[in-house]
Amino acid sequence: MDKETFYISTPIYYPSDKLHIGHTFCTVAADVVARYKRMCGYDVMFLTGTDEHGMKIEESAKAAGVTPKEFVDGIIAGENGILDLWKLMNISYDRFIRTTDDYHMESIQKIFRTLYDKDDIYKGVYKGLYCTPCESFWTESQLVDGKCPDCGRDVHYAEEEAYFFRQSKYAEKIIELMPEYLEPSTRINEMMNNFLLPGLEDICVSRTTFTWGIPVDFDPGHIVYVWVDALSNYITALGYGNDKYDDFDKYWPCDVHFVGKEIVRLHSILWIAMLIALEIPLPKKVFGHGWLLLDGAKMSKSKGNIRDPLILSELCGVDALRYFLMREYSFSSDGNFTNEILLNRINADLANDLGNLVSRTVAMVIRYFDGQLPMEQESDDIDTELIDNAMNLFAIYESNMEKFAFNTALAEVIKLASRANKYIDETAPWELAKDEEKNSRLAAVLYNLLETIRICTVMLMPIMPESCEKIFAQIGATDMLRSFESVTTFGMLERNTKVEKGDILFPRLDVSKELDELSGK
RNA sequence: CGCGGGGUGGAGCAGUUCGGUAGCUCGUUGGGCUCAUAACCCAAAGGUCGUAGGUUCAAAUCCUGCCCCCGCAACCA
Repeated sequence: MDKETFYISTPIYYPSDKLHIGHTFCTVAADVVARYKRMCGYDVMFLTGTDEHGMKIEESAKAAGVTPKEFVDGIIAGENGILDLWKLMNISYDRFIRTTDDYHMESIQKIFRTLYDKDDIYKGVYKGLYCTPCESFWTESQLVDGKCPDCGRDVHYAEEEAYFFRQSKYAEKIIELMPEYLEPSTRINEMMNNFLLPGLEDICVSRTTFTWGIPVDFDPGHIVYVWVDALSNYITALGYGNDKYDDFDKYWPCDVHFVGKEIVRLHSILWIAMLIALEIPLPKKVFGHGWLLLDGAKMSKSKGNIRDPLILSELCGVDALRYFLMREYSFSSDGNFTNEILLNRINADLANDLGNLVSRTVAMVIRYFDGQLPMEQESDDIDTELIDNAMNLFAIYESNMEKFAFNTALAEVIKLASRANKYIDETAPWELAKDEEKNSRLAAVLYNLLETIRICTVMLMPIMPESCEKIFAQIGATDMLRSFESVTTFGMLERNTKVEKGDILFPRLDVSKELDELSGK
């Protein structure tokens, strides 16, 4: 029998510049879910990619003196580009789509034509305030002192022929269905009150002021609106409307689209309306996550207040950075990013709690038993609480992971590591070691610690794949003992397991020193 | 009166649905231990829960007014 499928997507990112820690946040979260679901036994499709068309790219390319395609190629496949970044961050995507890929462009033209043939797209007139030098339409609220926000010159009323998508036709259906697919619920209120309930308007889905995009094949000069182009990636990447892939039936409908809160509107209204019009089932979930804020403000390239994941990973390591992003922030709401919070979190959870626990436990097994525990082990009532906590952890972890409450799931895992540290004080192995007759008791204590470490580590695998391998190697856990099935029973690790001393997993970071060094970057 | 979110010890948050002695993590201070990455364990200090009223035996929690912060209506995760 075929495995159940799970399809997850990130937004496709706009390659006008290098990506920052905010993009990394969303992509790592999707990767964590993908890895988690694979461990749960699902056949996972994890899609990410890039949204490469539009005026901004065209302008950036011009400024750089290259063609738009050359420009995006550099940002995506060039050195330290997007592909390199995801490789560095250990992103296990199954497919990477670029909206400049031939098969995607072919599909978009078909989709556009299908909607036109069904009269869901119609030709109309776009009216607005136009800035001639900038070739841009602006709304009244966008103007700065009544002038073009880009160049500061006068704007004038203008109209031009354009295609519109009959979004309004599907408003009722969307109002009815939105509570089923949109999370978190606060976003539903926002969408309802701002767009749906006041009356959804049709949306202009073609442009004529630039050429870097997908042409409307039956009307030269018109370019498909980038969001129609971009949103469709979620189905074209599975082969909808093209022959490049053929697993649309297998993976669609999507289990969850992870999107930033600023593009919830496009995903929860326009995209849904498009799918209804195309008679395609809707995604099961659209999850609008929060932002990483810098000094309380949104990171943006123009403000220059971005953080480079490359520099941060050099500082603390990729796994620690992944852990930090998932542990520190509630996925659904905004969170403040500072270097200090990063360093303190890694020190507290990974160096002091988890890393040190592994280090001291392995050291004791080596010191007291030459690295291999004896079979004779004597349990004690005092072990019960630790063992119960360890066996109950997975249920708590699982329920939080299913809700994308990564921070809570991880807090619980570290809590168990912390409980294990306390257990060491309660049992005082160094005292037991002084008395030969207490050897079997000592062995049981150390075994309980190793087994607790193993259980924690299995649950950390989606978040820190490489570090977890190192921990397994140190405590002598075989592949069989790295599954979720193996963590609900205590005592799976071989009683006479052999440990191996390893390098320090998460070196403690000197906060003030690192802050000084980072301040220059 | 555009819409949404938020204002809780030094920092970051939970608690507000269905009122009942204010909780967690980090930081700080004191103590303990020595297996360990100056780590670990224990304890303490520190908050009139934005503000002004109201309801109630009782309000962070319910009601009303006000103040402040952030975001959204643009191709920014």
